[in-house]
Amino acid sequence: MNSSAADRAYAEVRGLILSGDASPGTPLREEALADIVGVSRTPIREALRRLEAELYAVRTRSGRLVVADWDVDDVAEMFALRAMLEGHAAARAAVRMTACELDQLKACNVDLEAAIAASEPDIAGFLAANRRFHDIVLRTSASVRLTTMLAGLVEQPIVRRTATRYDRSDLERSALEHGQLIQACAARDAEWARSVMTAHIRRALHAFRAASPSK
Amino acid sequence: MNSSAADRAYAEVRGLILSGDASPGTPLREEALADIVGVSRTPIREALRRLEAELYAVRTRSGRLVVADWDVDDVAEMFALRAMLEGHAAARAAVRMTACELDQLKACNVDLEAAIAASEPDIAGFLAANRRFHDIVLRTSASVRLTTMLAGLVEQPIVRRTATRYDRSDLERSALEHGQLIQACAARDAEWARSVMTAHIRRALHAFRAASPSK
DNA sequence: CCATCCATTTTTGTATACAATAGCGGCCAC
DNA sequence: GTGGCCGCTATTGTATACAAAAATGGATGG
Repeated sequence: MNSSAADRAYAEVRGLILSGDASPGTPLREEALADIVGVSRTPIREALRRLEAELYAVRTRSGRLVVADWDVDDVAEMFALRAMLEGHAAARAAVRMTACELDQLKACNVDLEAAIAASEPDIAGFLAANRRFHDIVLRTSASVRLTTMLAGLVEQPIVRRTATRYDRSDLERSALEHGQLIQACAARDAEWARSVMTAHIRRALHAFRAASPSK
Repeated sequence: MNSSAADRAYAEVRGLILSGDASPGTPLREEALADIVGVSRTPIREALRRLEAELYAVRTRSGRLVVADWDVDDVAEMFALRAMLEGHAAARAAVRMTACELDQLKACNVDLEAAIAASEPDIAGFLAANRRFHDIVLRTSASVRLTTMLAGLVEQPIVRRTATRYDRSDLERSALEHGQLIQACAARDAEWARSVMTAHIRRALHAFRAASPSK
C-alpha cells in the first residue's frame, strides 16, 4: 500500500530483525542497510527512527543502533500492556459495534475455526484470521491513539514464535475466546468485552511462555 | 541535555503547537520551520516524524502535515489511556520501590505542598514538582516500554491549560492523592498503588474538563 | 458565471556531499 | 608485556541538490 522507499526500508529492516536474521545486539548501520534495501541513507534513517521508537532497536551510548534484546520480562510486559490496551479497545468497540462489524467478526472467526479444523492446522490461515479479528476490534474502537500505540506491540511476540510449535488446544481456546468476545459485543457489554479480551491476551502470554524454547 | 539540531527542532515545533502559536489545522511546512528553527530540513523532518507519531500532527492525504485538532473525546481518551498506563506503572513501582526512591517521592510532595501553601499558589512550582513525582514513579516502574508509551501522553493536555485557572482545591487534592500513593508504595501494595494512580488521573480529567474554556 | 484543464509554483521525498565525532588499531615508552 | 597516546577510519548528524507529486492560479470554453 504505502510503497515509499522509507516504508519499504522499514518493512525490510523490521523483517530482518523479526526473522532473527539480524540477531539481538547486531549493529544496524545505515549505509549497510541502505545497500541491502537498495535506497539511500535518508529513508533508512527514517525507518530506523521508527524501529527505535517501537523498541525494535536500542541506541548504544552515542548514536549506534543495535537490534534490541527482549528478555522474558520484556515479553511479559509487552503482553501485559497489550492486555490492557486491547481490553480497552474491546470495551470501546463493544458499545460502538454495528451489525455489519459484528458480522465481520463472526466471519473472521469462521475462517479461524476452519483453519484449525483440519487434522494438520493451517497456522498461517489461523494467524491471518486472528490478525483480521483483532484489527476489526481495533478499528471499531475508533481511537486513533489506541491504534497507534498498539501498532508496534502486536507483531513483536508473534514472529519470534515461528520456529516454535503451536499447540492445538491453544488454537481452539483462541477460537472459543473470540466467540465470547462476539457475545460480549452483541450484548454491548463493554466490561464483559474488556474482561474477555484481557483474559484472551493473558492466556496467550502463558501459551507463549510454555512454547518458548528458552524458559 | 540532548541538544542536537533534531532535538531542538522537536522541542521548538512542539512548543509552537502546545503554546497555541500554531493552532489546529495550521500546516507544518518543512522549509518554513527550518527557517524558524534555524536548521536545515533534515532535522526538521525528523522532528515532524516524531510529532506525527505522537499525534501532535496529522497527515492530510498525501504528505502535508497539519497541527492536530484534539476534541473533547480525544482528550478524554488520552486521560483514560494515561490512567491505565500510569496505574500500571504505579503497580510496578510499588513492588520495586526502594527506601531511597520513597524518600525522593516524599521530598517531591513536600515541594508540591510548599508550592500550593502560599496565598497565591505557585503554579509553575506545582507543575514542576508534580512532573518530578510522576517521573520518579515511572522510572521506578523499570519498564522502558511503558516510559516510551507514556512520553507523548503526559505533556499534551497540560499545556493547553496554561490560560485556564487552576482551582486550589484541585491542587490540594493532588497533594493528597500523591500522599496516598506514597502510602501504597510504602506498603508495597501494587493494586492499591494502581487504584490510587488511576483515580488520580481520572480526577485530573474531570478537573481539566471543568476548567476547559469550551465545554 | 461556472467548470475544467493546463502551467506554474509550492512542497515533500530521495540522494548525495560534507562535517563532526566516536571507535579502533598501531606505536611507543616504561 | 602492558598501558597510554595518537592518527586513522568508520559511522552518524546535518546541509543541500535534485526529482516527483500535488496544490494553486489563471485562462478558456461552455
